[in-house]
Amino acid sequence: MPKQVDYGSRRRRIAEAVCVLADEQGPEGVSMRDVAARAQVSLGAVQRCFRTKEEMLLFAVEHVGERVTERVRARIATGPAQSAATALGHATDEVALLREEHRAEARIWLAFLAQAAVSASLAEPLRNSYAALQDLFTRLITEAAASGPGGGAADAFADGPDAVREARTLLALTDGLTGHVLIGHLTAKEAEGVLHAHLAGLWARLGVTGPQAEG
Amino acid sequence: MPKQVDYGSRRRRIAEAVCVLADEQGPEGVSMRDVAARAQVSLGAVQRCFRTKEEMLLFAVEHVGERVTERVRARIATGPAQSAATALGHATDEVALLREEHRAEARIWLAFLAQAAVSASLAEPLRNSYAALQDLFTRLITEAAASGPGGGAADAFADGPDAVREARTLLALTDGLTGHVLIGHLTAKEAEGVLHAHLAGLWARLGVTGPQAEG
DNA sequence: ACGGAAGCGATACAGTCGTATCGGAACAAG
DNA sequence: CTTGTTCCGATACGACTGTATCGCTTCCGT
Repeated sequence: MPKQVDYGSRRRRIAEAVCVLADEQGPEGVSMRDVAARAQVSLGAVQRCFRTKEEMLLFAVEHVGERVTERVRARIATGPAQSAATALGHATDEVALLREEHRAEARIWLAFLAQAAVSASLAEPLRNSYAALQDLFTRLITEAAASGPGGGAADAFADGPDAVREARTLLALTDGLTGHVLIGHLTAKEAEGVLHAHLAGLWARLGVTGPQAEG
Repeated sequence: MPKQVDYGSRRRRIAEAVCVLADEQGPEGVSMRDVAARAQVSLGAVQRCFRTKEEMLLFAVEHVGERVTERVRARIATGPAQSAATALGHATDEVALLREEHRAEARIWLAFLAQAAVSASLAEPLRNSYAALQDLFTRLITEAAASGPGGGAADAFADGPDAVREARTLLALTDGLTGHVLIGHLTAKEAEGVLHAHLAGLWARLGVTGPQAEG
């Protein structure tokens, strides 16, 4: 058996390069040559990792999706003592990608979202990411509802369609806000204000007090 | 004085062609030649209308923005007898572009949105459209609040920052929902459910009864 | 140590892109 | 009718694009 290389790490490195370039010029504007140069490998190496450009983009979008959802999961896992309400606040902050250092990730996400609207194969990994986030939000919401005053609101909210709908609302809202920040219609601060106001309304509807100073 | 042609109508016709193609392949995937063929003019004619491709795309996005906002305005103007709450419901339905016949417009919008995130010149007309819609929403919300039971909630809501924030929430929510429908994460019906539930919550917060059966 | 499979990077190839150019057709004014 | 200006569409051009190919090197298994 001849030479062997670690394809996994190379693919990941190339995916990073794709993201950097997609952030700068949009996803369709990235060329195999630019990717190769940015990843500091030869064009042939990229071709050996991915048979075609679409395959490369597909891997990249999965890569980003995993990274985001993983970061969200990590964020809400920092301290099991926190309330579900606080966790949800952190999670939405993370998903909205409002912090400056994640602006690039947001652009990439939006770029792939637009691309996915016309390319069915790209849409699937995005759907998976959204489904994972929606499930996460749903779980946090039902948890928060149950931890209300005596779990009073739990009867009306326990995992019913309402929790799912609230999760969908939250997810769509964060996505929309991210886009509006990206094109400069809103500032990050304004978007944050909108998001937190919506969360406050959600706490009220759930009958919980919302996140206290706890972390 | 030599030959003269109606540039305005030609530009508009070309913009339509751009939209059709952007709907099918994304905005960066449209070539001048394809546009010319679709608009049934020669490549030279397109070049004479728009000095450069970016200029063409810019005109097209302005065209779409005007068309959407105009349709929203027309929708809420059909019957001055209706309540502001009903009008807002219609407006959001229109903006969300959930109906099948507007799916193409939604794809175009999303495509340009993504493009605008990396091209400052494209971002400006989009910002203008969003600003117009946000103003419209804000006005409808304050109106609805004022028309509450004795205008009671008007004190706490009259054109304050709350109305603006609610308008921003609504706008971001519709945009996000549109995207989620486009990639198949939600069905149009689910998105509509989310949107209407959010509106119902808004009515409750405003202290108005919401849209009755009134046309 | 040596054969051969796997990886390498340069180059070739066929398209497509946006843009520039150009000779001629069309048409108003004199 | 002639002149002058504007429009027309075809073609040219150079710069990319994604993908295929091809010697050459590298290194594992026997």
